[in-house]
Amino acid sequence: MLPADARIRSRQDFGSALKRGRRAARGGVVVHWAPATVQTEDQAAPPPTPPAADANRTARAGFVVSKAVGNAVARNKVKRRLRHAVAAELPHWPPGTDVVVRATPRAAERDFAELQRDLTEAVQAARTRKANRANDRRSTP
RNA sequence: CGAGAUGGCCAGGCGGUCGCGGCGGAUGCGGGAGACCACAUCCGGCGAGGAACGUCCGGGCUCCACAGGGCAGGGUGGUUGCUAACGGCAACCCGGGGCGACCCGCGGGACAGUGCCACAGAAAGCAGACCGCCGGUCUUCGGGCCGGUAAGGGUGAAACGGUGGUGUAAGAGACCACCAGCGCCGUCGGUGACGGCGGCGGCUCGGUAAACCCCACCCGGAGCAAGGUCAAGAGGAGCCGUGAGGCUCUGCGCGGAGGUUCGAGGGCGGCCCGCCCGAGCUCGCAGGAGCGCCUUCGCGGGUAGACCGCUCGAGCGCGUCAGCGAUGGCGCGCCUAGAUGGAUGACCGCUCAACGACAGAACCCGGCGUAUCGGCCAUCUCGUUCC
RNA sequence: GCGGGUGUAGUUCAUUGGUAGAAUGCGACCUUCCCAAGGUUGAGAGGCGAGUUCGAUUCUCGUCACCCGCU
Repeated sequence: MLPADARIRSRQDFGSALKRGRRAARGGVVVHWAPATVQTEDQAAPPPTPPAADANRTARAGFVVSKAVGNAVARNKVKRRLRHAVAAELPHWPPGTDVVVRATPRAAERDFAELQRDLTEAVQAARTRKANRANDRRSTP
């Protein structure tokens, strides 16, 4: 499972990750991939997050499972399976990354193997999209 | 064997690996004078339900309010018990259903008053009479008029007791017998609801209170985001703005009592009576008043860290005694989640006829209601067959 | 955690306990060379389950769904 340090816990972190993150959907999940706020190229605007050392923190994940997924038992089950799947992926993510995983109503019907495949594919898609966007931004100006 | 009735129990089991949340222990490093704290690793043990659900009732706990009485509002509704309490439960009574075991019932009052009863029907509540029936009278022989009557017809959910007889012009509780129902009296049984028996009376006055209402009994408000401690900040009760009002508590400073009459005004958290407070004023003089820094309420906005509350309790299991029972007494044993983006997931082996329904704690209990795959146990009823 | 409200034609809403209506939409017909507009006409509903009552959309209880507010 996920240790406490690797979880997104505050409302602000959820909001910023959902806002900044690149989005990709597969099967029963939607992934928001928010890379570490390191001021690299184009000044990145005054970031809402404090200047605290963001990069040397471990990657974190948060989960959003709405009432549309099902009753409390179904929601808990989906959330626990997603946590387990993320725990396997987390070590491969760069430090400082925030990832929010949303579950769609279809997630309740998928077994663990399907859910795990959905997650890895969605994460892959979100990361590559991030790279493309970065390339576009670099070329256009 | 088949069909049922009632009560109770289980909620797949055993084991392994990697993780997660508390708790306990050990070791290491760091901080500290120390108690100890933080982090890491390892070990041990614990980790959702019978409904954790809905939030329909009742309590505990916490804060606020509170002399007392009445009104309003809400709730309950056979009796006797059980219980911390209840709208719950038990036994019993009454009414209804079932061959039966058994089940169902918001089950006080309709002579305290008011309202309503569509359509149909003559008539829907207090009497009255459409078609009839009978008598008298008139007649153009179709019937009209006057009187008596309510047995019969038809309408309706409901029509002023039912059946048979006596009686009469026709009829009628007018009278008689039996039956149903109402009221009163006596007596017996029962704590009681009520029931049994006997007698008398008028012969008989619909339904609806889950219509208003009457009667009896019960009910202060909010909820663990209650409430408290610590840190920061402007004196504090968390912060800011704005409007209206006010002087409660603590600390400090200024400062210096208390009592009585009248009393603008205010409070008693829906209202009233009533009670209480009360600037000022008067008398008066040694009792910490009063005032200020502030504070209360409404509206709007922003902020919210840590800890306590937080799980040992009307607790659970077994035995025994009292009781028809709900339940209670006593004895012995047991400790059983406490999170705060919120802990149970993944993989594998064996096993069961069945891969296994409904469903996830958030302060805690007692009920009720609802959802639910399948299985087990006990007692009882009816039917069939055999002995 | 606490509290409030609403379920009626496909849609938006009415309706003292006594045959459930309106607007709009839909179908057919008339009108027009055709369409629109207009006219005539038709179909179509009480969330679900019990109870009270002679009779329930209405009253009571339970249940389900949806919406809203406070903290």
